[in-house]
Amino acid sequence: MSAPAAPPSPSRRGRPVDPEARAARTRQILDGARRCFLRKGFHASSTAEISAEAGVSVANLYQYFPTKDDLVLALVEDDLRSDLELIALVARAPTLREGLQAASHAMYADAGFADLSRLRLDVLTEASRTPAVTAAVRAAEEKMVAAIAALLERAHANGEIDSRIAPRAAAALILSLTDGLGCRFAFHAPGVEALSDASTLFILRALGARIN
Amino acid sequence: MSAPAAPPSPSRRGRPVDPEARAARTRQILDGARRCFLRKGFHASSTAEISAEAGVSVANLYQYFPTKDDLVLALVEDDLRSDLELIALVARAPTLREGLQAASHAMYADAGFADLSRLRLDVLTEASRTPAVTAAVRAAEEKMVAAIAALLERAHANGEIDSRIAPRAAAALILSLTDGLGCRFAFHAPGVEALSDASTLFILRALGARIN
Amino acid sequence: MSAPAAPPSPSRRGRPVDPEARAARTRQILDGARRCFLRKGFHASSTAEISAEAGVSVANLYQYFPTKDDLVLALVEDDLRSDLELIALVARAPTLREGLQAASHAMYADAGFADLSRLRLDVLTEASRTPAVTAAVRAAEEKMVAAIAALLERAHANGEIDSRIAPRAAAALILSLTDGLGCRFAFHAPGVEALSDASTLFILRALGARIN
Amino acid sequence: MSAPAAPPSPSRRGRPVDPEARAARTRQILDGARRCFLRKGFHASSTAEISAEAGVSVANLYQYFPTKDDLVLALVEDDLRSDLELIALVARAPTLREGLQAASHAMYADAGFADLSRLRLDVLTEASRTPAVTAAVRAAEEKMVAAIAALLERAHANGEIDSRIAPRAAAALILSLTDGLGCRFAFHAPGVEALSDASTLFILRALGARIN
DNA sequence: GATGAATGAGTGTTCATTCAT
DNA sequence: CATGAATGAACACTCATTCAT
Repeated sequence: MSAPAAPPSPSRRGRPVDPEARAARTRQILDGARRCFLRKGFHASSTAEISAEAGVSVANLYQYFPTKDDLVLALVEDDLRSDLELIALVARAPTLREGLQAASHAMYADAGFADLSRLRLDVLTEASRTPAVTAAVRAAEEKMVAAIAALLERAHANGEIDSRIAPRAAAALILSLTDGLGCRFAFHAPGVEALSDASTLFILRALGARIN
Repeated sequence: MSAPAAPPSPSRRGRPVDPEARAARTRQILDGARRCFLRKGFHASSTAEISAEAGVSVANLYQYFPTKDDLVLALVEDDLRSDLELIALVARAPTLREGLQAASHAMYADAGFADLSRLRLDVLTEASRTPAVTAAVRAAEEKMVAAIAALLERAHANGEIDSRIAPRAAAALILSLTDGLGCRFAFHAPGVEALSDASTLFILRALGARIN
Repeated sequence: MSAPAAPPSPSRRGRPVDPEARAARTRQILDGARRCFLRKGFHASSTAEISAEAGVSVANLYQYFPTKDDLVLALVEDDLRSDLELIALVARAPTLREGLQAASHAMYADAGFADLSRLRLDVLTEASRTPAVTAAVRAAEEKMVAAIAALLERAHANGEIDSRIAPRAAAALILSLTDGLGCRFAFHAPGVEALSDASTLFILRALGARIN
Repeated sequence: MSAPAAPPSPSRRGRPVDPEARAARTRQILDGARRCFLRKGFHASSTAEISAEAGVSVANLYQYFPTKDDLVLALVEDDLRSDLELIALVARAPTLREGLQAASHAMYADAGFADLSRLRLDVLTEASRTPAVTAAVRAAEEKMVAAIAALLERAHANGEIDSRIAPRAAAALILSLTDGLGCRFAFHAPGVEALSDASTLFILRALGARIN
């Protein structure tokens, strides 16, 4: 049987997809969205403003993110990535204490930390009502908790801390403290800048680390 | 300074204002607003829904609160009042430890705590962009910090805690931790219920209390 | 017991409703909508155009008609009213034949009949997919059928027609013929004007009326 | 004149066009469009949905039909073809009466007749505003009228009917009745199923056929 | 004081269509 | 030819707020 000349695979017809261009556009849009959300917040940023800021047409934005909420979802994953990097920074330090201090400085010394906190507030608020965002934030939280808990277990094995609190609980509490501090940065609570060092100490003492 | 628009000076002619009736209406509207915000959040609650929930006409609402944001302002002051009562509860306990545990149970055992946290998130988000709300939240924060710091100083005088952290800083950190936990309640972080007890312990150890 | 002075009935507080003004506005909007739909059709008429044509703001339109479809619903009822008047005209004629001829002339001689038919087509198309409109059109149809069937029964009693077709079926068929003719007016079928007289004859013969 | 854009003249250089492949694609797209229009109507069917249903890219669709309206045009001609076949069926019957009854059963017994009528309504509505569609529908109407008129003339010659109505007028009225019945199927008029038989009788009596 | 009526300025999202590969 | 990418122009509907009674 002579096989009829098959077309060169039907999925190869037409214009091929360029994954790099797609990724670049995605990033471009996401950066625009982030700038808008930082500046005006989630609800105050219209899709028109976002796409203008990103240098894209509104309709094009919708081809990459079918919903305004999907922008938030993507930002959550973005931020998770950089947050995990911060934890990796802590892990690379010789002691937990030094690691925490380094991370603390990296975070709170950042001039844009108040902005980031505002964005985090927007995300959390959205997460508190929109199921899709809830799920994304929960998943991110889970990974953060796991990463920090691993750190604490290592420190415990090293005899660095004497935590009678379970590692995962401690991790969640550290994250809580960080978020709470972020809230205070977000509304410029009086004297909030002084808290960054105090918070590291607070955490270490709570973990039973030897301080002096 | 913030909430209900002051009625015209009573020395004027015309129908004399009835301050009690005015206060009652204010309460009525505020309660409706709170229910709406709890249920749907700040941005998703229209003034129409709020006034319907309160059993008032929209125009009437505007005679008591000239702006939607003014509702938030008033709620902030409401909540400050009940939060200060919670601190008074701690103060009445024989030891700081027992006080904190009582407060913790009072807060987290409340079935509606997740809702309250969502509302708090809404308020903080609004505070992060709207100057008037920023001011109100900052003022409330100031009072909360002062009240808790006083508690800590007393506990220190009693030898109950050995805090090397300044009382005001410690107070701010305790509040931060509470807000951060609220965030986790708001998006139903996995295992968040287990954190309520752990958080009290966390705080006490950070303060250098003897846990036994 | 001295009854406390009751307020003058709570429903009487505030600005009283003016039913006439409301009815006038409703008419004003409906007329604007009709003109728009006649000119451009239902889907091509935006709510902005409709309200502009009616001399009302868009938001105001939505206070009277909560949905664009509700405009259609109201138009259906409007048209039902005038259609029933046309049937009443037939009923007032001495014989069915004269009545039908009068009605036929009144309809088809109207210069705007093609426009009306276009509108009718829009309504029917909408009725074919939108449940609310379906229901309205069906209800109107039911009333039209009943009215015409009554006419036919009277004519039968008078010995004017010898219909072996049940009155309601005959009524529905007459309406069908009318709608079908309307379609042809709508797209200006070649020679459609000549059909108006022929259709009356067609109907009368189908009903078994003595013609010559 | 209407449907698929003519391929570039075959005498040109470059890849030679394959008329069969082109015709197949045209069919494929048209079938998808028909299914979409049947299911959701003309305005509610986006070109994206249509091309997805047809299994083609949107851009490809536009290479065969330069406008969404052109799809309607092509469908009109498709339907004309099958309608003429139905008339041929009538012509093959020994008597007009039997032919009409056969056709009537073929039409109304079809379970999808309501859907077809909805589609017809869409087409007529579009024809009432879009010149190109107007022309197509008028041309189709002309052919239908001619075909039916021929039938009636033959029946008249056979002494089967005694129509004092001109054949073309009678033909147009028969088509009108059919369209009007279709409208009623489209919105599921109460009791519409019973009308199919009654309509044949109605027509025959109007044409002066002896019913016995 | 309290209400019904009114509105300008948006809101997120969709669509028919074109262009580049 | 066939496809993916891009877009301008709309669209139905909403909202916080003001005005008149």
